[in-house]
Order: sequence, then C-alpha cells, then structure tokens
Amino acid sequence: MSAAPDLLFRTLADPTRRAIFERLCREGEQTVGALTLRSGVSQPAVSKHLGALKQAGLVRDRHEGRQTHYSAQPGALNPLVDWTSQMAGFWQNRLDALDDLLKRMDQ
Amino acid sequence: MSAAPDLLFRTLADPTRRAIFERLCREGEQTVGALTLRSGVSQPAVSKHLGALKQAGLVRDRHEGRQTHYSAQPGALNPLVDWTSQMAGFWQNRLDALDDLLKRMDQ
DNA sequence: AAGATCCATAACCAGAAAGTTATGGATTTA
DNA sequence: TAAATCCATAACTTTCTGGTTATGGATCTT
Repeated sequence: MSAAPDLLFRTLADPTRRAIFERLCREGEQTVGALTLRSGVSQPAVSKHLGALKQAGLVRDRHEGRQTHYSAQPGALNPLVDWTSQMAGFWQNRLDALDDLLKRMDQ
Repeated sequence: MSAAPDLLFRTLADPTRRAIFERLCREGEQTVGALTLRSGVSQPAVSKHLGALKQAGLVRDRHEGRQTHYSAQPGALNPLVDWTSQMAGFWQNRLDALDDLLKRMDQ
C-alpha cells in the first residue's frame, strides 16, 4: 500500500497548518509575510509549517527577490480521496456480500 | 465552518489507529482481542485507540457478554470528503476566474 | 554603502500523545 | 464458588511536535 496517505494525514492534522493550506486554496498564491499576518503565530512557525506542507507536496514555492511565494497544489490531495473511497468501498462490498447472501438464503 | 474535519484529521493521523480503522472497514466487526492480535501494540493501547475512533464517530461499539465488538462507521468520513472537494473547488474557481479574465482581455 | 526588510534555520522549551505495566470490574467456564 | 478471560482505566514514561526567541543570509531601498 502507498505510504502517501500517512504523510498527508499527519501534515493536515495540525489546525494551524491546515488553515494555511486552506488560505492558499481559497485565495491563491501568498508570501510568507502575508500568511504570517493572519496566522496567529510567529513567522518562523509559519515557515516551518510551509516546509512541512511542501514536503507533503501540498504546496509549491516560488522565489522572487527576497520574498517567497507559496501556492497550493491540490492534486496532492488525491491519495486522500483514494484512501477515503477505498474505505467506503470496502464497506459497500461487505454490504453487497451480505445482500447476496440474504438473496441466496431467500431462494 | 464545521470543526468536524479537525477531529477527523487528528484521529486518522496516527498510523496504528488508522490501521485499526482500515481493518474494521475491510473485514467488518471485530472484538478488541482480535484487533489487538495483529495490531503490534498492547491491548490497553488498542482500547485507547478505539476510544479515540469512537469519539470521532468513526466506529461503533456493541457489548456482548464480556467482549466488545467494534465496527466501522464510514459515514463519518463525509466531512473529510466535503473538506477535500471544497479545497479542490476553491482551486477550480480560481482557475475559472483566471480563464474568464483572459477571455475578457482577449476581446 | 548603510539600513531595512524578508525569510529560513538553529536552539530551546513545554505540552500533547502514544506506548507501557498494573489493576480491577464484569462475565464466562470449570 | 473459584479460576480464567475480556476489556477499560489509571498511573507513569518517553518521544514527538508546535511554539518561541535569536540569528544570519539575501535582497531591496535610501
């Protein structure tokens, strides 16, 4: 199985980090400074969160002069979607199997 | 906005706990003892994880004599699906907006 | 060139969290 | 009734993690 969901879940588990990612999704590319302003934490904390998001593939960075622009990379959420539908799928399969069983018993 | 995704992400971030949930999804209802066997951790640890999963609404428990049966509640994953598609949606909206802008400029 | 700004990294601290062993209540078995 | 089994909780330890302040390199401004 892919180890991808693990890193994604761990990365998105922190509220501050997830809020940063959400802002990037909603509002598009932002500099570290802009993100820091409404994050409620210090600039180094934001930088660290951005590093974690980047390592999980959830954001990209683009250097421009002395500032760094970050943007969301929502395709990185795909393993999460896959995992979720897989879980739902297992569930559904077992329901189907039960259904089949009941039908055969009914005959 | 709903605080639901937060608890879900936090709960599913732990690999051991997620593995337990996955097994319940794949194989259906299990007792604590059965889950403990292939979990790699002690029985109290499994009980604690099951408690966390239950609090997040991801599992149900059913008492039968001295054993407790747990089963997955995959509907609890819905807020996760919602959150994910919302993020993807924001992204798409911004792409559309950009597209519109370019079209208008093109005129 | 000097000063200011932006950001990343280092070093450190405190609280959260996952694991353990010990224990006890409830139920089943002998 | 006595012993064994199942599970949850308590108490404790250790590790991980998110936060801070301090600092420095790079770039922009004056």
